[in-house]
Amino acid sequence: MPELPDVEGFRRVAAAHGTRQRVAGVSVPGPDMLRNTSPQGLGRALKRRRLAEPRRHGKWLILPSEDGHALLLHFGMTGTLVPADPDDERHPHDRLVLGLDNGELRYRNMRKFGGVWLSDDDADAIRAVTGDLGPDALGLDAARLRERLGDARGAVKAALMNQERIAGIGNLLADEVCWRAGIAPGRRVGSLGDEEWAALADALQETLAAAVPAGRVPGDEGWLTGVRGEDEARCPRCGATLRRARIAGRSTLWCPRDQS
DNA sequence: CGCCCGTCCTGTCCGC
DNA sequence: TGCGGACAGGACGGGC
Repeated sequence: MPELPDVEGFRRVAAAHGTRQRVAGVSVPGPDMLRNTSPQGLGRALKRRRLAEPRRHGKWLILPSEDGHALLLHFGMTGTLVPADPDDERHPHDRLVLGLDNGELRYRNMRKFGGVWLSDDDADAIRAVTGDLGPDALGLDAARLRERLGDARGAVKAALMNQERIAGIGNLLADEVCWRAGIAPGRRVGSLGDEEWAALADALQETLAAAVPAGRVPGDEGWLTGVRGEDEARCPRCGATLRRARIAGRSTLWCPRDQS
């Protein structure tokens, strides 16, 4: 689930329920999700502190505290951040629960990919956890997109998903963007012409603009995502039978008629 | 450098 | 009904 739009949704949840709230308690039903600290260490760092404005970089959610710590959350494939009332029954996959003055924020993650890191809230310390990330994909203009991806040797899809090039694009979005741009996901980056670069940049921003308010990649009508689960999926635009293959190591769906 | 693979985990679905 | 295997929206490290 969690690609840029999803994590942006989690950021909004954290902003609405957490900003300026004091951390009253930290409960860690899934301590193995804490990658560089312990439940005790987390409690010491956060308890009685107020949370500051949350930020997002690519698929990372940054929850700073006002005293200069930051909780870094990565959601892997199955993570979410849910607001809850302390009386709400815990979900079996709740791994970290921040008890705030006005409710709880619960980090939930079925498969235990991703995790929770504690960091100082400064760029170097955060980068030490996240690794080098490219500029966030949201709002990236055409020139900058080409600058970031242009020297890649592999497939367009692989470049879009490489978090060091641009941050935030995962498997579903990569397919969606290629589909909207009319570019086959396996095309070599070096073979793209000027018009294709423009189409790719437009498709990227259009797709994000629609997905970000939804807080997810919508599986609606008119979206490639909407037919992804179907056996003999057809192109929502032209009706051709879609092709499936593994590209860049991931399951990939595209339209052989609309994309070349 | 890019690509493929296995690995980290858990749950679901499909075929036998 | 039970079971094995494949697969799932992420990312890393190793090997080629």
